[in-house]
Amino acid sequence: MTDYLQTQERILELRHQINHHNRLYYVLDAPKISDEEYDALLRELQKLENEFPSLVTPDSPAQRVGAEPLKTFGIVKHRKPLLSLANAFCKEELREWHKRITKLLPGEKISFVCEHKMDGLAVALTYENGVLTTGATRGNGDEGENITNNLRTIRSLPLTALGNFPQRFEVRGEVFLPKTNFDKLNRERERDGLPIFANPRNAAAGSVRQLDSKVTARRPLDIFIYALGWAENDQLPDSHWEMLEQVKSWSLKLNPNNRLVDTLDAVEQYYDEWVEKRDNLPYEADGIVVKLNDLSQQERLGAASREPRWAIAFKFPAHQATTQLKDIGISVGRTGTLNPYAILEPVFVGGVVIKQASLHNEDDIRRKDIRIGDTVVLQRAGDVIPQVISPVLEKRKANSLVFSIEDKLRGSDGASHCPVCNERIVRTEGEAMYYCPNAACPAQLAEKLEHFVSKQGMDIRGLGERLAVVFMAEGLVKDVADLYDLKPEQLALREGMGEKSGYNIVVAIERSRTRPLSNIIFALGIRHVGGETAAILAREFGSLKLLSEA
DNA sequence: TGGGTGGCCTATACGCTCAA
DNA sequence: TTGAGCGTATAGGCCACCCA
Repeated sequence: MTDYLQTQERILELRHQINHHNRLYYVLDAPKISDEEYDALLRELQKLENEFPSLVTPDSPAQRVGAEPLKTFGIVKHRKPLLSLANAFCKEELREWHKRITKLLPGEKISFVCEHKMDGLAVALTYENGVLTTGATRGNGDEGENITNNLRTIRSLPLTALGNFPQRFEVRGEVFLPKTNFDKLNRERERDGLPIFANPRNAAAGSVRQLDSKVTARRPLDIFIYALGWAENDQLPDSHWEMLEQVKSWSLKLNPNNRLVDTLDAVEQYYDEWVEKRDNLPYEADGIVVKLNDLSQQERLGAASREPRWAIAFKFPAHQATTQLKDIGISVGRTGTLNPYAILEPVFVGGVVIKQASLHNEDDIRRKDIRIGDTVVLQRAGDVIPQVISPVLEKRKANSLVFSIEDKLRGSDGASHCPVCNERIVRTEGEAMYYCPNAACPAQLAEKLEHFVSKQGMDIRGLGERLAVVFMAEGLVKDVADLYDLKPEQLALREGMGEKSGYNIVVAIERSRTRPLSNIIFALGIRHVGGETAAILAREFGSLKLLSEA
């Protein structure tokens, strides 16, 4: 028993020391012992906990990587939704936002908290009686995935809060991979013959979605807390800034570059300062976040849709590159809209290789005077969506081609036709988009069906290995076969089936988000679609005929 | 009544992990 | 090896509503 009590005492002491040095190293960036000394403390604790499993507690620093790999992530319902933020892309838009909120708070004094908009992964962390109990992804804002085991491996995230904390509270933060850690990780992966990560954000996102937290533990992630989600049994402070100070006093890590300011000019100054220095930051940031400091003012302004009125993200200018516009393709959307997209000479922008980009509509192409063959300026809007900004006129070649949807789709009869079903396209006066009016157009059907299935929340696995639903349209056999380069025997098989069952064509569609067109295939046999699924589809797709069995 | 605004929907891109 | 699922995000269009 004496042994047991002595061990218990030693374990408590070791945990205290390790937590203290963790905080010095990972949060305050001021280590006081060497890595070897730290490892020795941790090894001793692990050894004692192995010998005395009854003394193990979930908040022990030795248990950061103790969990068994999961089969799947559980769902966590957020007690308060995690909202997204409205964006400003220029100072004018920031001033508009300022004008709106001052109008809603007439005569009131306002101040702002400026923070960096981290390029990482938003998470919500719940502490009960000071112990980290749940960590979840943002998900759809209402519910996210339970990634507690993975978040526990982040060294700068305390498993136990310090100081005078509420009985239960939730903080929100951004998990990210610091640039130097990202480079080091990629060097190691290269050395080990593993594929390297494209950019820190995706590497961080992938890391926290590991089923085995031991893998996550090898990814040197970091976290900044940026808000208190909610708290129980406690008096909340009056301002966001004080709230951050409070969270900091519980030993949670904040971004040291946060700043409290009193005027819009000071907000703009903060922005200008960090636009200048963004490349020198130890982490990726894609802008700043400006929040109204007073919590009662925040409360009164509330939220519009999924965005609080009291905060805005002011984005840094996107990273740009130039490349060749090889061609303009046209895709057909669910509602029949014909959407032009740029086919580009692959180019590396902001951490990824861009090959295509949406061009939205013909008017937009005209407005920007973008021509096939041009050298174009490309950026990733919000550092995500590829976007063609403008042509580089000095580099325009004499043979560059002005694009027109009608010309592109013009057939031998002089009229313009849908690239998928060959129906004549239409454009309503005053509207930006051209349409394929054929409700039975295979491309529309594919999109429509996918949309329907996802909206219904149907279990598409029940329909076969993939989304594979059999339905029929008329008079499209040849066009569809030509379009998808089908072999004659495959076509014959389908025609045969169609004739036999009284329909002209039998199509099974397999959808893939990564390779949509190349994977729209025609089934060699009819898939079974039965029971309620068949009934729902028959009802929703009444204009089509559904074959429910082979 | 017309312009402005907000909300919602649709459409787009790509990376990573996991499972089959 | 492939595709699903999840993650990140913005632009454009349309419609309803509000206010001058």
